[in-house]
Amino acid sequence: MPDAPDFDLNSFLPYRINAAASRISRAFADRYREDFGITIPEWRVLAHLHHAGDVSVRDIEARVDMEKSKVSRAASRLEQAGHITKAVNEFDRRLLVLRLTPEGRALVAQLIPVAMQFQDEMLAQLGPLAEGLGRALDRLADNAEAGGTE
Amino acid sequence: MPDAPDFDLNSFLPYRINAAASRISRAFADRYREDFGITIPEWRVLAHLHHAGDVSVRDIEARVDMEKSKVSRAASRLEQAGHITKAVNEFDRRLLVLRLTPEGRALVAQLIPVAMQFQDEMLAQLGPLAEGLGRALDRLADNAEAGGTE
DNA sequence: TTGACACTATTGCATCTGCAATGAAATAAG
DNA sequence: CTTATTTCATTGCAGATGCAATAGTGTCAA
Repeated sequence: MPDAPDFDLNSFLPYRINAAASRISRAFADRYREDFGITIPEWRVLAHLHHAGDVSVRDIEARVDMEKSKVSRAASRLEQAGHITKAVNEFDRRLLVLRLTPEGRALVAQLIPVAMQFQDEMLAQLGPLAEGLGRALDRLADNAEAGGTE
Repeated sequence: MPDAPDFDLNSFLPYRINAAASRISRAFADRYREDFGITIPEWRVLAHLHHAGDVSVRDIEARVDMEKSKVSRAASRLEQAGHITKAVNEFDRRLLVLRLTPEGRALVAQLIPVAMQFQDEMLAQLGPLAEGLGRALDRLADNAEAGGTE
């Protein structure tokens, strides 16, 4: 029986991307949890509402790489905490309208500088390598839209 | 009250890395689940055993970016399936010796070409951008060793 | 108008996850 | 030798996750 070739996980690209991503997520989640008591799914919903205005669960699912059940649960927690409101869309009553409350807007105003700071730290670590990373991520995302979820 | 600056998740580096990583993981996990019935944690344990020989749970935890409980549970499933054996280390009976069975070795011999194929597809999508991605991931990993988990 | 079909959001359920607590063994200190 | 302290692996538990099923709504055609 022929032996399998040698194989080192640490030079395997899918593994390396995942290891990097999960470390980064953990660090980012820690910061938001300790300082603001919110999770990453909640942060994504807040950030998208801030950026895109009132939207439905379906919109967020499509734009922010989250399962609709994850969006739904994050939205419920945010509503419970008073950061957003949920209302039925007048023109299509299947749809929900998620909207930031004044408290939610104030929270986002605090969250964004922290996020930018976090990103700046990453960029500092990366130095000139950041551009190459960005272009590679663009390419990977391009491909996702095309045949990925088909 | 001053308005928060605009902010687009889709140009936020931590988000972009995570979105890419989770899409890749999902695709990779699907392939292994459908064709071999194993999960990513199990694959990582198998790959590390193939690469490093007999090791303990603790070794895998340290080298393969997994919580020890995750390693422990993956190892139990692999033992149950007959892919590895668990034995007590003669020289330090707190330690376990995880070892591939012949069936496990045969499985790894099938898994590795699939992994390489998967990686090749990624590299083909990336083209010349792959090198920059690799160097950026190296840098991010470097930093992790230093102060990350401290 | 009615009925078949498609779409949206929520929820039930089984599974996975990380953390903390536990038990077992080795090491160090007295 | 005995008693703390540390290390290793497993397990209990609470919370998160993805998928499938459900309920409510809209659309389209007969």
